[in-house]
Amino acid sequence: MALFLSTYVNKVDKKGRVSVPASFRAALSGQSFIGIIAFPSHKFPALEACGADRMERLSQSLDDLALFSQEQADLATLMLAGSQQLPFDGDGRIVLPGSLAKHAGITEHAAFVGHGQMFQIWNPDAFARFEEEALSRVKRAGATLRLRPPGGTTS
Amino acid sequence: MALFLSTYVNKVDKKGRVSVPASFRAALSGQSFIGIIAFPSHKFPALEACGADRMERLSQSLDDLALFSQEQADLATLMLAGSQQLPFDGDGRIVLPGSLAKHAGITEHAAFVGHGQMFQIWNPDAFARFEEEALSRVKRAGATLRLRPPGGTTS
DNA sequence: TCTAATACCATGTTATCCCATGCAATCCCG
DNA sequence: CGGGATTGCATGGGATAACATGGTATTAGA
Repeated sequence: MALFLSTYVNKVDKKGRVSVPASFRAALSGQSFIGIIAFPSHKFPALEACGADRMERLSQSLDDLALFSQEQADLATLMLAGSQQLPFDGDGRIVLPGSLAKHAGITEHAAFVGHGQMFQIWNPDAFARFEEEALSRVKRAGATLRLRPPGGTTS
Repeated sequence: MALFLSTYVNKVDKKGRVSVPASFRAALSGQSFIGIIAFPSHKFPALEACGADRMERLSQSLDDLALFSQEQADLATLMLAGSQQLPFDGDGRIVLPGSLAKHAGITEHAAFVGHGQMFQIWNPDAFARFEEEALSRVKRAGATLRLRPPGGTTS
């Protein structure tokens, strides 16, 4: 089980600490850096986050992206520059830096939103609104997903 | 037998636990994650469920969609963020989280409905009604199914 | 020495594990 | 072919451990 699934809402204490959901920590086990890497999403008022290994792959693919579009390469660069390493404390908590919390509008509670290979951190209310919008968009567009053949390796 | 077939109605105890039908558990044997993954259907008042391997393929398929596209974000949010990993206890039971039970209107009993590669979890009464409607629709339309040639991979 | 960040410890609640029970279908033996 | 024994499966409850969360101590840096 190496996927980030489901959504968890945890409390942010007055020191800025939040527990990372246990199942997310399990998905991150066995990595060199004990913690997560987070950066502001450029599309949503939220944070994108993942483990160190995923971030390494992302930086490696910078060169490939440059071949296709300058825009995407710029975005990827911004991710790396804006990202922060957030180590776990002994109890699996991280401290949300003020700049990141501000970008996501996080104050009392933080919603950890699984996205498979990565996850997001939202203000719970903002995420609830986005979720509703996504649902109505998918219903209206009738979006479907073509399942890739089994056995293939991840991109 | 690697297919989910037939329909089983099991009781939900006051802790929210339900036995997953033995034949469904058999179809899930040999997976890395011992349990099921369930998320709300956006077409029915029911839950969609499958094993971890299927969900991994789903996540990889989402990766194939253009990164940062609206469609990818919406589908990922609904399927991955809305899903929950429900591990089996020693007796092959899962606990239905309140949010999922509410979406499907499940209280006392849960109907496990085989759908081949996946299965659904319904409120038994709601499913009985849906089944009747489906039957009359099929009869009226004279729906037929074209078998795919043997030997191909699963959709 | 003062402030701030980190590590450590304590607590309540929730979920997970483990054992016990009853039913029913199956198998085996007569 | 019939009856009894056995096993598998669904269900219930109580004990245990994990987790989220709050607070205190300790260390580093200014």
